[in-house]
Amino acid sequence: MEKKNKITIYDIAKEANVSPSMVSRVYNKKAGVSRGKRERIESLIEKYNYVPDEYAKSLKKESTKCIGIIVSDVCNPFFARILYECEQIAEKNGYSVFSFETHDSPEIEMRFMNMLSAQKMEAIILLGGESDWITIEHDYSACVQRIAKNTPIITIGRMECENVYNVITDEARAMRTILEYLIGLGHRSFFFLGGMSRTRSYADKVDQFTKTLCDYNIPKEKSMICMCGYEKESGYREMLKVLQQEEYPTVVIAINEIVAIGAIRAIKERNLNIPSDISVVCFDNSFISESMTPMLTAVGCNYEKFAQRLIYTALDAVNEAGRYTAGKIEIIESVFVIRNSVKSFN
Amino acid sequence: MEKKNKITIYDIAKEANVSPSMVSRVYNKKAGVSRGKRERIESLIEKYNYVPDEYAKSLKKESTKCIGIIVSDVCNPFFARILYECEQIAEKNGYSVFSFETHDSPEIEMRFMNMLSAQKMEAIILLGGESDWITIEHDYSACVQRIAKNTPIITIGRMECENVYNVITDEARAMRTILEYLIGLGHRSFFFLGGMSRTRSYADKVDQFTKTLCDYNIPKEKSMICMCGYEKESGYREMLKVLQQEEYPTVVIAINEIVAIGAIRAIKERNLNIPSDISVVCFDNSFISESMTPMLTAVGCNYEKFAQRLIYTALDAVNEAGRYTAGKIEIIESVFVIRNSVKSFN
DNA sequence: ATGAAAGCGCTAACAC
DNA sequence: GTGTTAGCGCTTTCAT
Repeated sequence: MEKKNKITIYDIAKEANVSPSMVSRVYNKKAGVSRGKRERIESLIEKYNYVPDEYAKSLKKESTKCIGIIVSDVCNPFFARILYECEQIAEKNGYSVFSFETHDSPEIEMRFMNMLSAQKMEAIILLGGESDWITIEHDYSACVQRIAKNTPIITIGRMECENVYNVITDEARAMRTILEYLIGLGHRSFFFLGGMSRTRSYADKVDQFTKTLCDYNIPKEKSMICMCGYEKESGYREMLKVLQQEEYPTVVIAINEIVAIGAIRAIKERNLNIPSDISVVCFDNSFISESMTPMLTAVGCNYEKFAQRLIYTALDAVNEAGRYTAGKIEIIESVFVIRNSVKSFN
Repeated sequence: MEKKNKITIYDIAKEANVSPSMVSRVYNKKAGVSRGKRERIESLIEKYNYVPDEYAKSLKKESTKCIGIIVSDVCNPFFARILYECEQIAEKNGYSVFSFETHDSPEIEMRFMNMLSAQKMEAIILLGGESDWITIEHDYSACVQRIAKNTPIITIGRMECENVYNVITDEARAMRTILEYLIGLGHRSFFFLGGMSRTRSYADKVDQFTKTLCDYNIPKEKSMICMCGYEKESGYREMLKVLQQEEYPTVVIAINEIVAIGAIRAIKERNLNIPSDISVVCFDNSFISESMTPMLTAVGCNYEKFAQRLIYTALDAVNEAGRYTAGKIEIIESVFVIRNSVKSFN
């Protein structure tokens, strides 16, 4: 490929012996061009593969019909699935989705936010990342605030800020649902595995974990919490440790499917059976939960609905024409799917 | 949010009583601005959240340092992982990755390709989609050809075209490796499950499947091929059908992990044991393979290496300065991981 | 039917 | 130090 000498509208015009506006008219299929010239210009466009520069065009245009989604990790089925659904819905509404991955780096996240704003994305959706932290650093919060002045931001965390919308899952409710189910089956000791103290989604779960135990008068001493992140390696390691103890909880509640995978591996390695020896439940409920042996009882969000709220909130923020309704903070209820990984003591 | 009246460099200049170039200098931290004005302008920039329009900027700039990746489905761990690795490597080389999902629609794929080209992406990487088909439709091929005139395209399929580079996995070799391993363990009947006849990756596998059987003088009659796509539902359904027969192969070779999940479900539902009753191996080898029970013996690509070749090929095509070496077609060898899902008859 | 010209927002070369 | 100007590629009046 030789030097980048992209063909412009002028090149075409010159060779066709017409003015640039003629070429523009032909390219954009506008009326009012004589047959002869139209054909001449068309063949030149063909010949040189002329494609108008989007940047030059956008300098004039107001709306880009594009939404940017910044996601921390696409390898996590939870995020992959949400992204997938968002794209479907955006597509249906005539919008294109640009997506970007940050690998959990707030710096990269901020860089992308700036870039997307400057690229005139009509809205930015933040999936994971620092916006879901409990205490958000000043730099980050300032960045969001600044960008939100021009571009609405939708997060699945909880940030209070002008033009920032929160669409969140009800983690507390989900945790309570799980626990009440387990308690109903006779469980009295629980192992909550995984998570990171800095995230909102973890904090909500832990709070509800202790609260529910308290509400049901279940002694806390027999239960355990191990905040070990979201990786299968740490899930495996920590589960192994617990299983080495003389006595351990009757059920492990994994913060996501990845951690559950690690825990299950540890359990099987110790030749323990699920659920007869120990039960397993987890959050997120993507295709992973029903692929494991045994299939995992899990709570997860309704992905279609979640994505729908995300996109509609974005579109609503863009054209406040009101075709969609959006509140500043919206809570999506979760779904609870009972499968075969929990033992009943009744 | 009121009407979009994005702040421009002129607005700032006017209010600060200076010329636009002054504002530009301040924003871009260039030297040669008096202390007083610099501060005045800075505070105005702050006040109005002025961010220069990327489009206007790019009208001048030559290189965007951006690569576009078009992927058919991020929910497939295979693609998710490649995307993930590509982003890491691009990042390290100072490039940003824009990614787009097509949900297997060639139309959307073409639309994105056009868009990315007009957006001055320096290269476009095609992950899955029509570029991996055996017979490519005219429209699509014309589109690729046209765009490749301006922007190098890297695909994981096989397309012969000026400025289109192929980085592919050696499916035939992978299939042969699997079969030779199985044959060595005494297997003589095989069930190749999943795939789509239109894709190159499927055709290569099937060809080698029959060829290897032939080379080892294994009667074809006892083996089976079922081309049922890439979904777990179809894997489940077809596996179930086969298990209802009086006699069936001793091992199933699933085209990917998703199909394997379906097949395994069917096997377990029939109360058959893996690997004592029937063995399972699969292609792709992401975290799924080692999460199943038993852990799956699998062939897959070396993701890091694959992504690296993809990105380096792209960068090489961009700046033929030669920092990276790229051939027109590059084959990445696969890795074979033996786990616990295959029975030995020896 | 066609062309000239202005302007989108920004940067950089050039004057002062 | 600071302002003026031209130009990036395109579209869109507005004349002709």
